[in-house]
Amino acid sequence: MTMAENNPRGNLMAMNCPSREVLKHMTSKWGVLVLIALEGGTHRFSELRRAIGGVSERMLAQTLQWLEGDGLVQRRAYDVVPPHVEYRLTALGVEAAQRVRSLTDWIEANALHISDNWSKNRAEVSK
Amino acid sequence: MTMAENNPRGNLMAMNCPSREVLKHMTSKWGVLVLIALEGGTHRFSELRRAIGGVSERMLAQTLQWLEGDGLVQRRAYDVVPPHVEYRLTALGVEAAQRVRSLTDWIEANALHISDNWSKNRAEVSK
DNA sequence: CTCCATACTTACAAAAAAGTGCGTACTTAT
DNA sequence: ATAAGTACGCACTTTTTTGTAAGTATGGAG
Repeated sequence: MTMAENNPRGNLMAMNCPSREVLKHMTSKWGVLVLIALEGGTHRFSELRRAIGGVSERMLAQTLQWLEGDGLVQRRAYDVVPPHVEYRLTALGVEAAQRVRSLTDWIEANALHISDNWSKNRAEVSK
Repeated sequence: MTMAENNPRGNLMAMNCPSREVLKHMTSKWGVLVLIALEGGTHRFSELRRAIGGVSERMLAQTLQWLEGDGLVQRRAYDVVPPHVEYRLTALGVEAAQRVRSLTDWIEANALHISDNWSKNRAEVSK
């Protein structure tokens, strides 16, 4: 019996596990940042774009569609011109965002420890 | 003042933030699974390879090097032949792995809710 | 004597992700 | 009259990530 088969925590370790797809959306470069931005409340598309440094319109749109497809984000469009669209977290999305933020908060809190290691390891490599 | 600038949670929202690099390693396709696997204890390279369905040797090696470089994983090599190398989490790595696992546990627990949305959204698109 | 296992590395190829620039339809500000 | 803002879609290119296959040194099994 392999480790993956008797792993009590489920099937993530198995290739072709559908959970890996959701994981991909939530942990994608922009997915993480969208989720934590929306934790601060409803945002319009271009507000998100300005809030998240470096996203292109294309990537932001795609990420929002992924998260909407997973039921983590709700899109509400008003039929006016110029267009007006609002994005907010669903109940599911709030839970997801909390987990993601616990990760990012930890990273930011430990950034100094980690970059210590960067210098140390670079030194080892160079000698 | 932009939203990114007065964001009290730090600089992740700014492009070129070094924390984004760590985030990338931890949330990379294989980084997540390596951290979780190593939560179960020390593993040899090929044990990890068998435990994590679908990793190639190349990707596993690279992922382990990233995590080692960030100080989350410790590598210990015995100078014998055939080679014998063990990987384990550092104290920092244990903390990181806990956050990652809270994310994956949530995903697996909510996989059904999420795939409900998949069917719903597909239906909307097709009509 | 050949094959397998170990823990990788390297070169190359394929696939996926990301970025770029343009178009849209209409309003408001200049 | 022209430019800017809005929320994207589309076509195209570049970049990044991932996979594949092979090579390495050595001992033990068949």
